Amino acid sequence: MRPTTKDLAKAAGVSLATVDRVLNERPNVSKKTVLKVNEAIRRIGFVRNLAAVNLARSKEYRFRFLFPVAGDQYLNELLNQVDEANDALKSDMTEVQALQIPMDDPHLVANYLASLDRGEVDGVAIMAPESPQVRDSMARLYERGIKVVQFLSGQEKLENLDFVGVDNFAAGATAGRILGRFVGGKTGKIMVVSETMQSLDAIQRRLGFDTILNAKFPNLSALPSLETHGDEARTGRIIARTFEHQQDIVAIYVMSSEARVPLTHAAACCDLEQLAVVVHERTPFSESSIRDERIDAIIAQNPGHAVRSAVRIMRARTDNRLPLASQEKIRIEVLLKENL
Amino acid sequence: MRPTTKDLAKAAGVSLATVDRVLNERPNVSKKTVLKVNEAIRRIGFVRNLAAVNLARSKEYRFRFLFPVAGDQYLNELLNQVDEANDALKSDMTEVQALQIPMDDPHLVANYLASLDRGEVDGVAIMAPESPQVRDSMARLYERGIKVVQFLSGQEKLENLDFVGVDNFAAGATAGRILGRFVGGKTGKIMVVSETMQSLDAIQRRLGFDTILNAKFPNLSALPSLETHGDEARTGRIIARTFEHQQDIVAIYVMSSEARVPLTHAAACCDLEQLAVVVHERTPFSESSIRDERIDAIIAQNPGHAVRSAVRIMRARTDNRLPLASQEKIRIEVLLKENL
DNA sequence: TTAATTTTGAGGTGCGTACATCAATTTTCT
DNA sequence: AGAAAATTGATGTACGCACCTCAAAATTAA
Repeated sequence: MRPTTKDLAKAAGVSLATVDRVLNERPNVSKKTVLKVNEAIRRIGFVRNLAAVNLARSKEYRFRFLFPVAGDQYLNELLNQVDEANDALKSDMTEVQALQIPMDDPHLVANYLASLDRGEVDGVAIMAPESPQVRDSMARLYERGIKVVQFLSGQEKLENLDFVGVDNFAAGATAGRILGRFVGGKTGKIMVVSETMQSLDAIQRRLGFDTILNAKFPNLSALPSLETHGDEARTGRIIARTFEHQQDIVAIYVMSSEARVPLTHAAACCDLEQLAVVVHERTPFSESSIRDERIDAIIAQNPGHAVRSAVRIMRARTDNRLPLASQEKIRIEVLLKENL
Repeated sequence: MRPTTKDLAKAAGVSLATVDRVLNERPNVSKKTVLKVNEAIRRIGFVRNLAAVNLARSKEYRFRFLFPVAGDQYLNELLNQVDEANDALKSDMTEVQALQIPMDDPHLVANYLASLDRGEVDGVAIMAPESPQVRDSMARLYERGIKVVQFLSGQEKLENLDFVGVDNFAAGATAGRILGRFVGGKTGKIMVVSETMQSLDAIQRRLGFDTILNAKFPNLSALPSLETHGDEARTGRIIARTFEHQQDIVAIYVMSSEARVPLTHAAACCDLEQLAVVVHERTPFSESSIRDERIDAIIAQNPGHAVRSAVRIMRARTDNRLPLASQEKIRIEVLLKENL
């Protein structure tokens, strides 16, 4: 049988109370005794029974995911995944809720974060665009003892705060390599579309993309990023204008996570199947497009993995444990028609 | 507060004993009462506390992974991942052990499986090549109440048995598309290397590979598969001979999971950087090769994910729960230099 | 109606740990 | 040495549920 705390007490030659003090790092234990107990832990291979710990503590974990209001299919999928995680973890004393906040006003976000109480929430995963106010209130949240995870979207990395998501420089570089190789030696221009270039994410992706293009594909040149600002009419205009002025576009790279609107407009100006097209994130649109071969590759970060990883990290931090780094790295996925 | 069984008893208007009978599907409860309790469960949103259940049952899970003896770096990584899983799950009353058996003798495997006792093992994940004896003993294992997972390697799928791993047809097809696009319109031949073509896995990969090559890349023709049989000298011979007889090789596809030996020999015959090279599985060798750009892409199934998934499935089955299909699908990863 | 059977209730114990209290002992300081 | 402080032990309750026993009540069969 597996050793229990009683066995440990016997093995260490101390009482149960002392074992408890050592295991939970309570005060008033001499160093000598701590060593004695730790030695016994190693010797008999004692491992705490997590089920018993959680039961005795009768602890409940309450986590929140914060998302922007504006968004299309990818955001939707994230919301679904949070719901699924909530269902799956109910029996594990863990409640997960998604919340949407208008992120265009950083004060709203900051206010909301400031209003969070340790008594009602244990951890928050935040997907918010770059802003000093938000960054500050995240730091203060952390100081108040609420665990904070930067989710999929980078504030400039705050130290102490965990980050869940891909390296966007690498993601852009991956897109660049795929696009470069898929074009197949032809010479021409690449149309680059993004919702905005204000965000750190977008900047890093572009940087990664340009870096590999310059290094490896001198036959290709990427046009300046077209910014849609999430405005459909504007998107149509700038894309049409670009196609008019540039004759030799051989590829399209959609940097932001919602490719539906831009590509729908691009399809009106050209034959997508003749171009190499790479987009980010798997959505119903990008999925059906890759099946039709209007898109050639999707660079994705799996939203389900991301949500579950954020939850595991918040749980670990709440328990004062270290998250398992190896398991929590979110991979940059390359999706083709064949490996959907 | 979260409702407990007591609250549930009160809400259903029955005793704790009856609630227990219903929750654990014990006999001697009238249908009417079962309905009453289930209705109350829905009404008050009762969810069993898993920690308490596990504690009360004081259940330990004991799982085994069965691997072949022969193998190189990828097998090694699998063994590591099993060890890691064991460490991570110790506090969860779950023990995971890896075992290696000479798989060239199906009787040995069958005998070992037959010797397993329900009292000492709850579940087994098996990575074994195709053979009727093994398939039979897996089926019998299952009938004796031990949960069985087909791990990464296909017996022809046994129904009732869970499978963890990728769709090898799709994996081959993915390799084909990558290779086809990366070659970039050139005309020529593709060298295909496999350890054996006897296994179902290999056959399916080849099938997927050929299918897409025929459909999409008429400029390329794949040579017959070279079988290494894990014999280094033989590998060197057949690869050298192929390079002598074929002048226009433009790409190499290594179908099996250990690319080190074949590619080392191929490098002696040609300049790998001039060819498009795709291999399977991430190993120290394939990783360093992709960094050097001697390899262009790796088609991989993440061994850590696979191991954890198999464990989750065995746990769920042992508890008589259904595994969460969505989470347990192993993705076909495409790794480039940029998204390692 | 009576007997046999099924269903339900009441109550207890144990799982491994957390946490609190109080007394007893040891150590440290003056 | 004596007092104060720090350390340790003994003991009990609680967490939410599983599982067991025995008796009481309800239902069914004869």
